[in-house]
Amino acid sequence: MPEGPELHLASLYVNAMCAGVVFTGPVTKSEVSKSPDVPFTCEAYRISATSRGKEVKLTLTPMKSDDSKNRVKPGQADQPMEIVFRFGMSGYFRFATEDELPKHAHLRFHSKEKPCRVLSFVDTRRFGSWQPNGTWQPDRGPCIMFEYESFREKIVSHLSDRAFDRPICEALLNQKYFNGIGNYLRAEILFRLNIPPFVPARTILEGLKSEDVFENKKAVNNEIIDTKTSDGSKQKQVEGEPGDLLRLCHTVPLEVVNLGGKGYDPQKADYSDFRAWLQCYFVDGMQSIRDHNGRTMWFKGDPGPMRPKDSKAPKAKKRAEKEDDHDYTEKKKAVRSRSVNASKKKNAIKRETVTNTPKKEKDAPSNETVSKRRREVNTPQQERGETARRKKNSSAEPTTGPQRRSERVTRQNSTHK
DNA sequence: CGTCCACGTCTAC
DNA sequence: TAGACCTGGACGG
Repeated sequence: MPEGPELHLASLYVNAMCAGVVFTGPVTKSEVSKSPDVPFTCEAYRISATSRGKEVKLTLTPMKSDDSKNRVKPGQADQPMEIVFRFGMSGYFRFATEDELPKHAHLRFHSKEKPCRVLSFVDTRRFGSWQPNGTWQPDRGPCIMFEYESFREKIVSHLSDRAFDRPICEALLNQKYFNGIGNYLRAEILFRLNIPPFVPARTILEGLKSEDVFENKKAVNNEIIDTKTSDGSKQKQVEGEPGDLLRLCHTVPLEVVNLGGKGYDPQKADYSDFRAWLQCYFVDGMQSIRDHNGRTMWFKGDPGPMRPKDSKAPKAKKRAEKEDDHDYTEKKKAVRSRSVNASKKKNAIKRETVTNTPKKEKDAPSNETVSKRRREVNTPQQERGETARRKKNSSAEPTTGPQRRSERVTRQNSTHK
């Protein structure tokens, strides 16, 4: 669940599920967790949450007992405690009955209800963490979604920072400035503006102002960033929402939040809306290469001048559902068929269909944008795919040629459970 | 069965 | 700038 929108949706989930719920006793931790114990015990307390960028803070608030004046029993909390969570790659909150406690529920808050329900922090890979009596991590910048003005201001006033010497796609993952942006968001944001991912960040950012000129403006003319794509193709991002890069770092994540619980609620087990929302990340036909930190950058068109030498496209076979699918009730999942193996029928292309958006007259994205664009995959062949893949250890590794992977969905609907 | 990949930090050479 | 830290799903053999 891990980018800004998911963290925020997690906080909304906690507030919605725990409204009016009374929790009691100690906060318990799984045996395997290496995160700190949470020294909080209380006869009756409530839980609320807030988010900031890629962190969520839970507040445990003791309730005053009627027989107030009665001293709080020793060892019982009488003051609120705040716990700050980071989700790593797989964290999320879940509120369920005791007997449905999810696997990998590492921190648990027990309700006082008869059939006890438990709010738990679930984290399969355990890259997430929490800090009792914690505060927002000091080195993280303002939230891209809810501290927009200060987020802009901080970047505009620190453009000389060497962090901006990096390619824009890598700078976007720097949480000191872009608290909340993650791997899928950077791809979606740069794609909307047609900004080559490996262009120096400062080049893209210099000239931007602290105030958002686009605020309140409907479709300001583009003259936005002169996204001159080196390949000559102009394409000024028609259709796109107006705004500069910093504004999209704010609006694009909010779109995900507005998709509703789908982006998060593990119970939904239905990420089809989210998948349909993606225009670039993991989308068939887009290119992808590893950045200097080994993270997969999805994009279309020109990679830009700072593209890692020798970096190759990562593997990736076919993928289907994006994330977990916690079952629960029947849940029929919507079948969002995306391009079914179109390639298959096309002769040619065998092994890895090369889908590197070759010139192939980039059809004007013009209308038809979103919805439609996702299925059209005209097997651009050309450049046979070389199977060369390297492991992470980069190192020399020729095989240049754009190669790509294709991927098409396989499973879906799938019934059962 | 084994390899590769995943929404992210951390810290050690 | 590499690993380290983890589990598990999708694929390939």
